[in-house]
Amino acid sequence: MASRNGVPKFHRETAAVRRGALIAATLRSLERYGHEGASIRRISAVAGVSIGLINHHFRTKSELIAAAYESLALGLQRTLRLRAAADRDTPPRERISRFLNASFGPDLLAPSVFNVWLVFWSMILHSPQMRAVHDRTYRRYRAILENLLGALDESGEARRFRLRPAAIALSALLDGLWIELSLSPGTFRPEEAIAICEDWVDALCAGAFVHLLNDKPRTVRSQPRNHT
Amino acid sequence: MASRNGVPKFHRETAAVRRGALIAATLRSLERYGHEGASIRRISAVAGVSIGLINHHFRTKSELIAAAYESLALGLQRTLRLRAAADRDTPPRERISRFLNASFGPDLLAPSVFNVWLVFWSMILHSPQMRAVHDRTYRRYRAILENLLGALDESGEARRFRLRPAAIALSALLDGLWIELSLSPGTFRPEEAIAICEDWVDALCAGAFVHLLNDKPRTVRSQPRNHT
DNA sequence: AGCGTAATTGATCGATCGTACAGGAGCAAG
DNA sequence: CTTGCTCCTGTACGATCGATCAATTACGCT
Repeated sequence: MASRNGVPKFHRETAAVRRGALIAATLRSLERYGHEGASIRRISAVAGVSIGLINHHFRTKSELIAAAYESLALGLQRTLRLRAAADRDTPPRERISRFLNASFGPDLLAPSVFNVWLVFWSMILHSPQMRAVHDRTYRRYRAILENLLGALDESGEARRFRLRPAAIALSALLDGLWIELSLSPGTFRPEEAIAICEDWVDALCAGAFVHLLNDKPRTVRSQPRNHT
Repeated sequence: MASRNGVPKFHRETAAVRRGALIAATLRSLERYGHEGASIRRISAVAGVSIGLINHHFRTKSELIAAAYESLALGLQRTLRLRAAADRDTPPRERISRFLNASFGPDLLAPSVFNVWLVFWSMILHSPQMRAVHDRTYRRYRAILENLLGALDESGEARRFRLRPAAIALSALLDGLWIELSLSPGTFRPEEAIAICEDWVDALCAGAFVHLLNDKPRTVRSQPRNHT
């Protein structure tokens, strides 16, 4: 019918292309509407398709959400990795500086990005599917940090340190600053966040973090210390 | 009718008492059911009251949620402050250690607490009411940290440092570690998180953080440094 | 003891949710 | 041009949501 008018009612796409478009629409819907954007109706409206199409390409809603989570996480990691190593022969310490700058760039600090992230996080506790995505992507993220820090550790510019806890600490510092900047951008400026991280890396190089040093493994003190 | 049987159908409470009970029920509901716990029906079921009662004591749902947010935040802050200064004459450095230990105690690290927190956070972007509560409570939280760090700064045990960015950095480190521990408790142990924070404070005392030093105010570098 | 106040109940409203499903339609192959 | 695959549409259904409101009832006060 409609084809007789020369105006098709809709476009047919291959399954792969349509799946990608729906994932992108999911992220856009979450950006705009926050938690209420995680609805089949909102997503289909943003994507410009009918309600039923989503359940044709994704068996359930949570499957689509999980796919969107993984897509966003991997995309951000790719961005960070690319910016950290622009040239082939960037020295290790500067790669980290580039990574820090990219972490607090305007595209990462957009409040919408954070809102999407929050929606995903809030689903982890109750959805094993989301937990699986989180564990997988977060392991990757820490691996990237361990790579960056590992190159620094072997460059001779720094006192030798233990890689794993150092990556954990730096990722926590990055996440904490990123979250606070996203929640209330007026509290401090992105440049301050970068400076705080740079200071941390410099202190790591100087061997200022006793528990992270590699030369003498020591047990961790869990009780408050006694300063007399 | 029911009173004739000697079995009252319900208890009458003063407005203040009932409001407090409803706030507590809200937090319990959010702990159990996550984001879906933020529903009038769930909350009233947890509180053991009827659906309509909530709208009798709170004009709208978001008013109740905001009250619960403020209640939880202030309660946690009170707990932390009390544990940080157990004795009157606890030295500044040990107060901080106590604060760190309390921050990663089992009651703060319960996954349910984090889930409640996430629900609140996800509402900040779209609800000015929640944003107001967040700004207020987070300012208080940073003030507590500034008090603790300020006492350390004046004790003479540390190189003089700028209070505000130091509090921002420490709170970010605390938050980041707390979040990661809550999201996936198996990644590292609470004792490691405490050690990372202790290291940070020690490095602060040693003057290892250049941008935080007080003696010479310097501009913050926002471009990646050039290591040649 | 009875009365009045206000705390409490529960049915009800319109809206929105996720999923299922039957039929319409684009597009390539024959 | 016709056929057929499957991508796609849109209605339908049952459940749940926040908010309203008239009716009910506990409990202090006189």
